[in-house]
Amino acid sequence: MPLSREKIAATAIRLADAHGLDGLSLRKIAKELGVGPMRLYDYVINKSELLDLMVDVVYARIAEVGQRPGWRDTVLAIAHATRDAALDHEWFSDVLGGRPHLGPHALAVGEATAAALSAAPGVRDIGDLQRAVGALNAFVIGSVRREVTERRTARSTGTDEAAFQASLGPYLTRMLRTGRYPTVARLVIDGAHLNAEETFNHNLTTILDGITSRPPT
Amino acid sequence: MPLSREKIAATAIRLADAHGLDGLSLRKIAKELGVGPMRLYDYVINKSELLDLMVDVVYARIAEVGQRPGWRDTVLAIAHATRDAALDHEWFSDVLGGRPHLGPHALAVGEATAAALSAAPGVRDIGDLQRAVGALNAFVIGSVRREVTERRTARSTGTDEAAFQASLGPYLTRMLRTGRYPTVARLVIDGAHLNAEETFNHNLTTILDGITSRPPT
DNA sequence: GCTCGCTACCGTACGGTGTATCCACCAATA
DNA sequence: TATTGGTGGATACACCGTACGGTAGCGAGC
Repeated sequence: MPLSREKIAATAIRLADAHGLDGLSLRKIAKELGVGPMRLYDYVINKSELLDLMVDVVYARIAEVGQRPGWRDTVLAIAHATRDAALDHEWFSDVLGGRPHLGPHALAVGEATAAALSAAPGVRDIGDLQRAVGALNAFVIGSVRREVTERRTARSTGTDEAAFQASLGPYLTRMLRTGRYPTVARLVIDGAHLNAEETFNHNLTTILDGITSRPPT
Repeated sequence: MPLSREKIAATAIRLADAHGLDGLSLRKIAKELGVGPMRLYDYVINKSELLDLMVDVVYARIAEVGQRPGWRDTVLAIAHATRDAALDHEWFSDVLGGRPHLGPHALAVGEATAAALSAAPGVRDIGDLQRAVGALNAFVIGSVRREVTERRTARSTGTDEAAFQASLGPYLTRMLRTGRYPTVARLVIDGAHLNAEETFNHNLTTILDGITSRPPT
């Protein structure tokens, strides 16, 4: 079974899922494939291109959600698929928005969202569309990044109260007890029991409403 | 003049501004300071902590905008200050949302935005506040990241049409000419002459409107 | 049938990274 | 003066991405 770009990308994704993007190296990928490190360069220009490959594989999964009847359902489906993909492949959130996504499947996803948004009320010309796409993408990128980061710190510190107090506690509780950050303290103490997906969906709805309900200029 | 955390962070920021986060290494920082690499470890636990230090220095600048009369002006000022900071220190956008920002100045910025938003109409309980902060931060993070990325690719390919066609052109124009991405093609060809700050401000307004105009549940 | 060139593969090597460890010096104290 | 403690530096290790040179197999031309 010969090597191929697809095979390399697949095992790279597996390794990145397991050990993060920092723990990913061409040498480990090659070893996993039972091959010398330099062998990979016959299929890939450099590590950056390999990353682009991995990213586009994930976009392929996102693109699978396809078209829905209404523009709003389409946008919601794509946004949720992006979130799901990032939760499955946390490294994906590390590169979200950090490099141009120009792979064929990434373009397909972009096309689907742009086409859907162009059918939304309140989007009248290209300028409107450009802004709407920008706002939506920005929100999705930021949300997903934030959620993945929270999940990582929760995992590294331990979810339960005790471990949290033990690791971040000494510093954070001391900080919050200074009284200089009362609102943040309230958020940290009283909050945190919100369902992440619901929050995502709620804010997504808010933004879509904001886009569609803009008054005619 | 002895070494100090502040001094180290300052030259690290200078180097990162000039050569990006990838081009930043402890050895280069040390050399810039006329010191052996290991000296830095007397002031900093590891590179990660140094990064946190750098990030909080930037947050200090953002926090300087301080309080404004109205909640909306405050939020707008902080968002724009964040954007300005990220445009001055592009590496800042690379870590935005990618790690918990717990430095004192970062907490101050978080406190200021949360306090402002808690005074916004439509924000009634902690859940509302949590969602509002999340939506706003997500948008700012995503927007800034996107803008910095665009600026980088524009710089690396060259802004003018010719250089663009020469570098990304061969691939991208071929892709767009397949006809599979008509909406994206329209965006790429007809768009792109929007003012970035105006777009940021416009979308920011849209989101704040969306937050404040939510119907009572 | 023999040789030649080409391709697919591989190992080694270089310059760089973050960081642990040990070592030399030098100032202050007993 | 002898000792000690701390400060700054050099060296070393494991790992990284990747440039380069070499080798084995194989099909094509004489």
